[in-house]
Amino acid sequence: MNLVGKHTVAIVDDHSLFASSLEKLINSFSHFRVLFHAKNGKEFKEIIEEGSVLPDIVLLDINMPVMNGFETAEWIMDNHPKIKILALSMEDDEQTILKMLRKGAKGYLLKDIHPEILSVALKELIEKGFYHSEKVSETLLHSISPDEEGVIMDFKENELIFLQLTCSEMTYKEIADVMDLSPKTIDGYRQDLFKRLKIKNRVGLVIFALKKNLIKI
Amino acid sequence: MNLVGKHTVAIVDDHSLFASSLEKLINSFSHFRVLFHAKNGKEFKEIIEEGSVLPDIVLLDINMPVMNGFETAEWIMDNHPKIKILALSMEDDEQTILKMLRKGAKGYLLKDIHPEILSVALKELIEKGFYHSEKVSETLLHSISPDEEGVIMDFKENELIFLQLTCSEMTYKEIADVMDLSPKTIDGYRQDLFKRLKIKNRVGLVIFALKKNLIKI
DNA sequence: CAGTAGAATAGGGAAAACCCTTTTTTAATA
DNA sequence: TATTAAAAAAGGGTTTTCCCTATTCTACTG
Repeated sequence: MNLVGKHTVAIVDDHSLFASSLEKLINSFSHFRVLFHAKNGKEFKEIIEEGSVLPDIVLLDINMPVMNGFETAEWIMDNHPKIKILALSMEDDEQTILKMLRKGAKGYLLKDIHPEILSVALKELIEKGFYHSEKVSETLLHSISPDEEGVIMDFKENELIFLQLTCSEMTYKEIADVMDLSPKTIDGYRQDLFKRLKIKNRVGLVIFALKKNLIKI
Repeated sequence: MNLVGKHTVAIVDDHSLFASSLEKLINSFSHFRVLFHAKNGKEFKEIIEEGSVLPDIVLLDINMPVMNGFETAEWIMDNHPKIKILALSMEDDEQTILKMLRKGAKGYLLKDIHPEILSVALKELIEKGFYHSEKVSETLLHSISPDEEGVIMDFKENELIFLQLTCSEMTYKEIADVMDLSPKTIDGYRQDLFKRLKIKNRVGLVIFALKKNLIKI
């Protein structure tokens, strides 16, 4: 809450056109005012550390270069837990939403929502301390089942290298060569990943790696 | 140019938060005013056909449901060629940019640009009739070399379906089943694409399809 | 109606991917 | 040093992918 009796918001998003536009929109809401925006987590951190005022709310994009939404959320929770994080992203997959909520986000909005929703979300964030859209609530329900993400998402170094190389036109034999391992070992990695990720073939691996942003094309 | 002496802009983008925000931003520019926005090409078309005034400029997103940026640009050029199209997209791959320019776009902006650039682009669009950023100019240069995109990028309906299905965990036999074709025909598609795209295996197809945005994951 | 081009299909074989199971190696530690 | 768990490697068989070539099928055209 700043001098003029408005709640303050910081925007962290590398799409500066979007960020600037969003700023205008938020400033048009009667009870909110944008303090500043940053292109990524690192820049945000630096601004905060310069000692200026803290925002009440941070609108946090997830996909950013340098320091992404997850890392940023973590830093915020560790250093300024009073700040309320509202994750803002294009991704609507459950893993991403859950991960963000686990990192401490108090709400999760898709970028294609109606502006009115944003207004509601900001208000609720201040009043109730959180905002959960239908999609998020639904995701939370799903997530009650003891899931295996933790297990799944935790890859060993070699597995990550293998995954990346798998997303190329190399044969497994060639991959074994560059990784300096026996083809049979590679076959073992392959088999193990297939089981853990419940997939059927190499294309499944490629799709998985892309979805989880383990590789970029 | 409307009554107040401002150039009019329409926004066509399915991300309504972005669109609304952008509207605020543009309205804050002294010489421009947003007339309306539409969630996709179809909605835009309908609004125009209702007979209201035409915008001077259309900010056109590319990835939209229902009627995408390419189709919309085509319709605009066919029906209201005076409208200046400024393509606005996340994608910065050459194929997409070129395709959009071929469809008649007078400029191409990435969504992560600085707001000031948008202002410049809008002005130039009015004054010079076009706006070409460095990236676009560069792309145009590249495109001068008599390359094979035309040949390559022009897929038959069945090939596109095949490509999409190839990016799944289905076997070719299963693909043949759902496409109601002989496995040998599918094998023919495969072989032909491998040759034309100079790739070695199925992963190559997947990567290609993703790069060219033929599928979304 | 014969000719022709393109799409669909087929034969058949080699290479790669896939799968289940077992053994060896390695490295940490009780 | 014996124990143990994880990583690496192997054996061996099935399925799918990959590749080259040749034959129908289909629809259009001279």
